[in-house]
Amino acid sequence: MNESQSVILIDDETDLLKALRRLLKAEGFQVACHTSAAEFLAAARPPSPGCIVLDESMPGMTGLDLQRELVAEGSTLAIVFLTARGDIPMSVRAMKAGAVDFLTKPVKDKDLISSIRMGLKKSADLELNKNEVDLLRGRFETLTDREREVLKFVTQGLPNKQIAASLGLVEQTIKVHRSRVMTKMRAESLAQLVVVAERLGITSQES
Amino acid sequence: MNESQSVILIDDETDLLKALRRLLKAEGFQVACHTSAAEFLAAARPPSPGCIVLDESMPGMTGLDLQRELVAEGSTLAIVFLTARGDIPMSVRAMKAGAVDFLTKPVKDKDLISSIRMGLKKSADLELNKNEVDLLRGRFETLTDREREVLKFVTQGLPNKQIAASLGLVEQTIKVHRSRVMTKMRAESLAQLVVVAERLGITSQES
DNA sequence: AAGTCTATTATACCTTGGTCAAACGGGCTA
DNA sequence: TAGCCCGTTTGACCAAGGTATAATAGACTT
Repeated sequence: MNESQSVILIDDETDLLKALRRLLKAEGFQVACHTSAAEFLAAARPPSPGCIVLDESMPGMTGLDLQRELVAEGSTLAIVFLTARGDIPMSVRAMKAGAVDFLTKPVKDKDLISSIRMGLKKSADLELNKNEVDLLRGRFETLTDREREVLKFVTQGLPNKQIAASLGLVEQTIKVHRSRVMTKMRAESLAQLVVVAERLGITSQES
Repeated sequence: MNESQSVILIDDETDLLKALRRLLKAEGFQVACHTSAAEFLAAARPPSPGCIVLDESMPGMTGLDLQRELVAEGSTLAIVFLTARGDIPMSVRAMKAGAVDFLTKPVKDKDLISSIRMGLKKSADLELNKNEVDLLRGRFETLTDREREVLKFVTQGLPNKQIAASLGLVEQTIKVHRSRVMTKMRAESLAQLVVVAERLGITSQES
């Protein structure tokens, strides 16, 4: 299970990187190091359940910039900030953007490790959830327009007869669409279909 | 709609309280002032969609203490910290505990007001959600043990026949319970019942 | 002891959901 | 153009859900 113990260190101070790497490896983590945000982005994406330990003040892209970038692309990596020249507004911004923690140098080994474990837990949870949703979305995309329409009505609890009336069709037609929806979404019951629809945020909007 | 614009100022510096009160009243907020956390707790609970502007460093109970207290009792009040002697760990703790913002004195009027508006929005959302869940929980509590059991199975998508078998009963019995559940929970369809069960976190645990 | 609440079962009937088989039409390919 | 796939539609038939009424029985209250 070492795959789920992946830590990415990003800091422009190479001495610190070395020291932290040794510490974290000794703790049993998989460790990757980068000396800038750009270098990290250029590298192949790390195994996704993982935690980034990030310095805020770096030449080029700052830690907050990188965080914004990762959030924007829906990354499931957790971020622990570790910085020397931080201030309150900076930490608040980081936390608002979803950072797991915002630590200041020098940091106690215990604190850093504790935060990293928290981050790994969070990342694993996010990853798990994302995978599930992706799977469901994939199935949803195999539905035809009609089927999506019927899915929407069905998960709102409308009976077939009413759905048919709304769409100007006969009840039997709805039944067939409904059946296909169940098959394609791999739902074994209406109850399951409803929770799936909830997770996909299917309400009424969009085309 | 001024009820939903309620701000509670808690700070031991009375001069600041006065100044902020004037500012916020001019902005159209309902303002209440307290000079300590204890005084606030002793007072009647303010209208619940509201935002607390809280100083961290006060004699007696600190801001973080009060925040912990409010979180523990499930308050829907939002909290904006406003403090002079703050540091990063303090701000991080506050944000982790769900503060809307952590501002430092002196603060720009614009920033404070912006945070307060954010807090009011958040509080209103929490309040709305809490009211809904409370309503549903109230209905759930009118169910008998058997009915809750049946509710659990039904919202998992099991057909009556199987539920009956699981409980060593006849299908008709389940139908009766099921019908009562629908009535008591005021659900008009299985779909609605399922989402209600989701919001109540009904899965399988507890007695 | 009478009354209330809950749980259980039964009968009967109606409504709704689910599956099977099949027809129709548009668009694409050989 | 003929054949084919896909999406859509429909009818016939069977299974499951929902309602109404009623009866029995235990637990608890007054």
